[in-house]
Amino acid sequence: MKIQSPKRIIIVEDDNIIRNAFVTLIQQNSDYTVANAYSNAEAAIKNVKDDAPDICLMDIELPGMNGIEAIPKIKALSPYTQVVVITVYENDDLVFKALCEGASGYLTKNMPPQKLIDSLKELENGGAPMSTNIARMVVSSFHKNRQSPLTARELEVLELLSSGKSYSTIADQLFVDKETVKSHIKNIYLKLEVHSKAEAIEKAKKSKYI
Amino acid sequence: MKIQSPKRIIIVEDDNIIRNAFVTLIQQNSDYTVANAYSNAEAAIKNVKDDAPDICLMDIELPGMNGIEAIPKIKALSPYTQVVVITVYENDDLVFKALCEGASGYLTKNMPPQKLIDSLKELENGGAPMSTNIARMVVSSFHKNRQSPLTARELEVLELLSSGKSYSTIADQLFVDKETVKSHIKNIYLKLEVHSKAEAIEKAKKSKYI
DNA sequence: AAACAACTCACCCTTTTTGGGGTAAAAGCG
DNA sequence: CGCTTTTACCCCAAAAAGGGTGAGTTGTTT
Repeated sequence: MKIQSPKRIIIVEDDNIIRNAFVTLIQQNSDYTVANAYSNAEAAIKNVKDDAPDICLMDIELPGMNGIEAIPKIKALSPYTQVVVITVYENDDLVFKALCEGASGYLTKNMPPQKLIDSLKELENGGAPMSTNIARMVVSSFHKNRQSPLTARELEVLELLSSGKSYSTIADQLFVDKETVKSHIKNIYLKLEVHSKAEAIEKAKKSKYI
Repeated sequence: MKIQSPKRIIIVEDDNIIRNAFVTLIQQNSDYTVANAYSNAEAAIKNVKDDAPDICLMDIELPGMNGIEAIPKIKALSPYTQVVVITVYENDDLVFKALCEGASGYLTKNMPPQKLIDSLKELENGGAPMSTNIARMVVSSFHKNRQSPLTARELEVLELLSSGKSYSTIADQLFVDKETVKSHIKNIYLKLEVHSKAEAIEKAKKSKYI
């Protein structure tokens, strides 16, 4: 029994062939309807209130405003719209930027057509469709580097330091003397070859020690 | 053409019925072989070097050591082993802890059997198998809260402050005077109703402003 | 035009924090 | 038994943090 009206989708993609292929593919499925399709982000943003899309398929490389910048603008005008990035890029930076800006999924264009339909279904079910490599990149971003030169205690101190806490606050939290924290931090600086809090945090984050 | 030997899998799951079901399911597929199956983490860790598993399916709730703690121990002894958590819990905290400890995937036990096999295949292809809701939780963790009371500039300052930088460093980076940075920070403290760097960072992170 | 928010800078003040130097006693572990 | 780790203390000077007050400059909105 189907009582819901089809989900409204907009497509932002500058390549005519690909855009039309997406439209055709989606229109074949009665659960979805293409509310509109655009070749640039500006036009999509201008009409997003009228289009009232449930889902927005967004390319990144576009003439004018790029797809990443477009995401927050779309979401500001239509908060319930779920934006899924569809691109050829599997670049770390772009992926994390897109997600930070509010993307609900990230697909690469080399996927089989059925994967797109599956992804729409996944969105509906509260999921976050991602291509294989993207999922791994996202999960890997949580992983810590376990070959750190720092001891467990030093990592603990550095973690607290990186959250903006002062030596005394850290000392209280670890139930040790402030001077002990100082000692740990001196050793951390020695091992990381840095001379300040900011440098230590930067290096530790870059190396994924914390 | 199949020239590779089957991938070796170990299972850590205290429920006999579920464990045996997993074993049976996996053994039906010639691409995979169950190297061993354990009802607790300690036994799995003791044998992991001999088992030399490509993949470890890990439950969380176990007698003795829990599955989360077991992940880094498994990975320390057998770094190339990919650990996938399989549990009934869809709790934020557990998911992120598991990923931070080195899990390559996170599945829930209510998945259809075929999904497990698909997930093994996904691992092989460099993916990170996740259940629908887990994927969404992971992606959502990147999203920023766009209803922040802070201005764009204030967010910029707070971001740099949270990376451990001093007022003067922030000033240099933003090409403004140190006094300007101080002003921004004063306003940030006012708006967030805090009185220190640590409090501001904590509150901003909790509310996902940064 | 007036009001407002945002960004900018300045100068005052005090207290806290930081980083660097050295030293060394316990505790834990192979 | 040595080794690392964790703990703690001393001194010192520079830097940073925070709080107060005021004020000029943009924009935008009313």
